Amino acid sequence: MAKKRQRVTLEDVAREAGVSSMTVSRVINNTGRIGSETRARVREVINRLDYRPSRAARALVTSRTYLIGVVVPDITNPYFAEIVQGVEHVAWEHDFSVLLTNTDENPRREEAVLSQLDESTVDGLIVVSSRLPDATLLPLLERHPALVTVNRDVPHQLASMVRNLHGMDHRPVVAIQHLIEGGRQRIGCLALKRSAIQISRERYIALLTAAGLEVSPDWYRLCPPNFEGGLAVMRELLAQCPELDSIVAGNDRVALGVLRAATEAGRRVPADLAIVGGDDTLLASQVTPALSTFNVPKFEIGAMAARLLLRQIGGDSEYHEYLYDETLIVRDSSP
Amino acid sequence: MAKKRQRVTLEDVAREAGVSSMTVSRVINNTGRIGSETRARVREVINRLDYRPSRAARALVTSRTYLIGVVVPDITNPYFAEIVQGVEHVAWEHDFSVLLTNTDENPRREEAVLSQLDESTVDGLIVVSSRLPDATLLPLLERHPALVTVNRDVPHQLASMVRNLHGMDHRPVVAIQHLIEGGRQRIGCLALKRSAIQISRERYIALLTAAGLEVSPDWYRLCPPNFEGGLAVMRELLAQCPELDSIVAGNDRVALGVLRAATEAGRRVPADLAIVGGDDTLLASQVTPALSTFNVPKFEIGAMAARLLLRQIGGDSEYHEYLYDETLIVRDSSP
DNA sequence: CTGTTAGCGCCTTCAG
DNA sequence: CTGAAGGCGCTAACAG
Repeated sequence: MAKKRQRVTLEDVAREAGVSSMTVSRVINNTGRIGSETRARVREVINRLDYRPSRAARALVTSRTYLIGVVVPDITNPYFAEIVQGVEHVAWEHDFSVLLTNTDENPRREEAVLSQLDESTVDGLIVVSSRLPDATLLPLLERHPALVTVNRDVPHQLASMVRNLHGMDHRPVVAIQHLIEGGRQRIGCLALKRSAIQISRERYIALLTAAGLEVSPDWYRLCPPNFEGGLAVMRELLAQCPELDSIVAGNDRVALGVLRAATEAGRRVPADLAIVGGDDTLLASQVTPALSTFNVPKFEIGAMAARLLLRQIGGDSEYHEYLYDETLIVRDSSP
Repeated sequence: MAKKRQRVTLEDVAREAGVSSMTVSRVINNTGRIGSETRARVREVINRLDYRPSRAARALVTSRTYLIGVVVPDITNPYFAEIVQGVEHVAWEHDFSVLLTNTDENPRREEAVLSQLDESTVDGLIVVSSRLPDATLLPLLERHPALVTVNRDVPHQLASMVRNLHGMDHRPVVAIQHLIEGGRQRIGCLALKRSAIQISRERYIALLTAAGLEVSPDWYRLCPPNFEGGLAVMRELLAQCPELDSIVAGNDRVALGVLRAATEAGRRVPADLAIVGGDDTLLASQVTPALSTFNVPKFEIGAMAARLLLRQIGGDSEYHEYLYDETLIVRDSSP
């Protein structure tokens, strides 16, 4: 398994081609005017020697790394994976690479990551669904020269943003309305712990009250944003509040946990219990009964975040935002 | 959104602390002997000035980027996402970051990526389930100083490997045996297009023949490794070969497509058609009927790949490998 | 159109 | 234990 090779440098190419290193540099970067025969000769040598510029050297002098940092809470969740896919796609088109950081839903880790991914490491940063409170997040963001947040409101001076057209709690609000219209009387809510895409207990209570429905603060629970979380919290909720006839889940994986817990408890879905999920993941459509959910343009969210970021990296210091829409998809799990 | 700041350099710190830049360097890298009071003073200045070393400069001189490149065919597939999670986890422990490259199941793109991620970009590379034929893959790999492949046999001189203990076609072979033992008579196979974890048509035919069962070359199909692929290919297969009573699918998402196609066609699973999937994804367990599949230690695969790679980066030029086991999980979709 | 000069910020080497 | 010199590979800014 021994392999090594001396790095071929600009000078090597220059010497071999009988020109100065600047000429080679210009050929590579397609900058400045170069005689076409010189260019051809240099190109030939570059290929022959298999020369490839050193990113480190270039970065040192241009202070451009051509790297985009992406911070996500859980790459294992297809929701985030598709966003990353979108970022990667656009980055690639612009000859940027993606530095992925998965914080494993661990705020400490997110904190560490945000302070380590400085401008000598990446040219810009996309922070997706940060799990940090403003008090810790904002100071960390201040140091980043180019920044885009996804699903997180921060001051416009700090970052461009990709977010829901209708606001952060749009999804749960619409889900609740849908359940109300479907005639559900006792609607529970599993809100995503630490996520910004969430409805507050107060708002939840207010909505149901306004609709003239019964509510209990107990029907609202914070829940880890995954299957296990949904399962555990729902088991508990179902045991303590068996009167519930429907549940708004923060995302699809939580909804799946809810579905499982409901099945275990012998509840028929949707007859005894209606469920609405969150993001339109493959899971949601393939499970039985198929889960009502929201279609979210995940790839496009990632792609737009990357575009906004590249704009900043390119020198545009204005605030920009991309608003996406998400619409309810009604399937078998709800009225 | 205007933000900028002059980079604080080693010299700045040195000047402020009244020492030479070398001393500061040594303090940062914990190298050489330094007087404890000097060290304390330097540390204080570092914190006060919020100094952070330039990765680019460091990389230029040490030719270490502290970056690990990971190439996956589809980050959207939880199977790969969990592997990436494992890589990221271990990388993080060792102060390495992960450069993610998603090739979108596009061999051209994989090719481009492999030739661009050279040693000035990453310290090493983990190639997961390459979709390239040996003829194009091997030459590309030769240039990488530190390399680990996952689920792909390459010459030991080229890379360390993480792979299935029982060989690349272990999964389909076991699945077929399981179906045979379950009394299935006409077993079809959806093999993953371009994947190395696959059984060949010849082997497939040989296995069934050896078991004294009927076979047709037509019952074996290559299939894109995702839900849509499984759905489309299975629709066709079911139309053309309605006699099949069971299917071995290359992975869970394909199996899900198969399940869907079967349902559409009015086939009951497993009564009319048994299905075995591939990797133990959340999907497989939550769908109805729950899919038989194989449990694969995805996180651990990624983690071990990272460990093997770090070993190489650390200078160990021996060949190493990590063999993992995967066992059949029988659920409702098969006998 | 092409070459020269001067660093980018850090670490290696060798002196003290 | 600490410092001075030199250079990693590249490009910006001037020459010509």
